[in-house]
Amino acid sequence: MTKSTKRSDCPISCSLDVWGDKWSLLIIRDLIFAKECTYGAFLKSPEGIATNILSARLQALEENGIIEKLEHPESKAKVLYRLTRKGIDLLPTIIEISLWAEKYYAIAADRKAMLKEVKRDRAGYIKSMRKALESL
Amino acid sequence: MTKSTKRSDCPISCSLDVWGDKWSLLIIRDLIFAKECTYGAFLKSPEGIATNILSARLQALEENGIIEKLEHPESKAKVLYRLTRKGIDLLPTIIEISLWAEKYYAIAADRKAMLKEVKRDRAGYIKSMRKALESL
DNA sequence: AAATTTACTTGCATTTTGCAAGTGCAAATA
DNA sequence: TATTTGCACTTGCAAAATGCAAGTAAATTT
Repeated sequence: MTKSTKRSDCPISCSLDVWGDKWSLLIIRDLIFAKECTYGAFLKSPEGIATNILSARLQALEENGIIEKLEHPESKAKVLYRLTRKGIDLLPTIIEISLWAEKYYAIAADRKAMLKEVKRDRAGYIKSMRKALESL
Repeated sequence: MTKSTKRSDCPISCSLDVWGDKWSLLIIRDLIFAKECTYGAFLKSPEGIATNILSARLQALEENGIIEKLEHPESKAKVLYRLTRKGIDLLPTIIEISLWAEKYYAIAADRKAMLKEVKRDRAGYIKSMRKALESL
């Protein structure tokens, strides 16, 4: 997968061109909610992404400026991934998707807890989450 | 495409299982922002969806309770599609995606105008839009 | 009655995905 | 020091999804 071509100037279409597949947002989710953000950690996520697909998605997300690679502090064999500012800006989208899913599907308890906090103080949650992600 | 199988209990994953492809959200976008919502009208959208894909997506969205079919008031040859309550509830997600895209890409003028209104009074915009969609 | 419009379906080539195995480098172990 | 293990990928191939062109069937228009 390579840097996508724009299908139209519709904001939804532009967005889908960048992360509109079954896997990209799950990687972004892991980068937001998971502790460890390495290749191996992504592979262990419950949805079971294939290793070649993961590789392609990470590359595309990097080319589109959503994520960046970092040296792992503990080991040269590991690579740390993290969200760029542009990637962190997807947090409100991730939240709205989660709120929608919560209304219509059975979802994990820890996510429910997070959404409870969001509903109590949305702006505050986003602000503190953003701060945490930026300081990585 | 048929009713999707759940990959995990993550709300993002559940959502992507239902509308996580390059086309579904564009159909939903048309149902929100376009006047005419017929098969032919979807085909005319600038992104150029293939007719077999459109057919498959409409069927999947209907099976997942996001859209419903209606008789067209003018002609039996036409079918009207509209969003269900569950589909209308995707409006906040559509808005957040649009806000993100506006920040990082060049987007159409009419969508910019809509986002200006959203930024002025988000809750009000959603409320009136929801009302309009429900009365179709 | 014939032509056109609308909503699809079908067939087939191309692209993307999914799975299994393999590669190369770094670090841990014997 | 030699060998194994762990991590981040790449490669090959089968299966599925997508894209394009053509075709079908019912309703409407001419």
